[in-house]
Amino acid sequence: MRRFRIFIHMKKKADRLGTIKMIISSQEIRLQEELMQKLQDEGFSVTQATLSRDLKQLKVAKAANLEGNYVYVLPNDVMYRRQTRQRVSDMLNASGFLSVDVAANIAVIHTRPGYASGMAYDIDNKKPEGVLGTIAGDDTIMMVTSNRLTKNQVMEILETVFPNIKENSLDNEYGK
Amino acid sequence: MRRFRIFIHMKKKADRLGTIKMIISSQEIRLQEELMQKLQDEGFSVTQATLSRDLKQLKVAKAANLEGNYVYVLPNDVMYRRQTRQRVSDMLNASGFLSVDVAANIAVIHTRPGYASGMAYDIDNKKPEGVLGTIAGDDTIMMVTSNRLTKNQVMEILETVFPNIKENSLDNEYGK
DNA sequence: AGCAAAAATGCATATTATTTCAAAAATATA
DNA sequence: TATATTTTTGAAATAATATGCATTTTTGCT
Repeated sequence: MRRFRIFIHMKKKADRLGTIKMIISSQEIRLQEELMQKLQDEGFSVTQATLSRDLKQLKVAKAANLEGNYVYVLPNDVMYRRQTRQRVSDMLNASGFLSVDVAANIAVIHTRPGYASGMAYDIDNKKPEGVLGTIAGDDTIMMVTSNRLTKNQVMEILETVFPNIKENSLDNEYGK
Repeated sequence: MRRFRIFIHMKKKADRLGTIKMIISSQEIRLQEELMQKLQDEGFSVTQATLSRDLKQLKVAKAANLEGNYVYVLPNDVMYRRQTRQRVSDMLNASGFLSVDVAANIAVIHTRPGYASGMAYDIDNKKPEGVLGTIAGDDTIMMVTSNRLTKNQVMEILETVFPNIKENSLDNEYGK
């Protein structure tokens, strides 16, 4: 299942999640009840239980601000020490790469569920030549390149980020 | 003359805090009760209430790890990037825009974390001439246009949606 | 559309975290 | 050293967050 979302106007869960992101990135939210109120103002009516689940899904963290109060922060604000400390060889195993497909200057990379954002993060960090940017869902990464590339050229790029990606790949042909 | 003190059972608070740091940076601690156990093993005997205070003093955050479980992380792992407090309605105008790059008929717009979906929503709502659609991740928007455009042309379009985007942009060159 | 399967949600409640309050310990001061 | 002041702490109460379960809503098919 693709988890990307095109933002046409709908008051559904994805909109609520997006609004939550906006709210907690612009305001200091300390309690789920507080967030519930803010969402109410934006037209979303849900209970605290749902927000607990939403925040978990968004992997929102709770961190101390400068005043020492705990507020919710988006996961991009958080770097995981254990992750960065991992050895390269561990990272390779952590690679959830499944396949890649290319159309024009967009590569669609399928990963095991949950791996996409982490891998996209790695790609963005490495900033390989010719990669303009990535968007990650849960199990899919879309990577835009400055030129049209072949699948093999894309694999070359991925290889610079994930050195043994081909070996680790479950499917030798890495694509369909 | 000072009284003798007994160090066998009681270590100082600073030692305990240091030990807490070591523990949570080397292990995935999910509960204060769990931390209490680990500290017990290290010779520190305190209640969970005290740990709540210790963690607050250390500004330890609780963030989701790769498996989606919440664990305690040291504050060094957290970057604070909270901006001035704004209302959500204001945010629509205030831009999290960082940069834009163009390849063929796709513009890749980088935003501050969490801003992408909101901004993409604004773009879709405005429906600027020549914009076929957008897809947003957390900090990146991909915008498909009907024709190949230059970076400046894309900025013109964005300007219609976010009137002061250039002023708000951190980098005058908005791109690489 | 109509049905089956999956996902999302609310309610009630369990679990986890914070705070209050009184006491004990540490520190400062004369 | 004796006393005052501040800090730390545990126990219990309170607050905040997470979860089990039943129900509703959405999704995927035909």
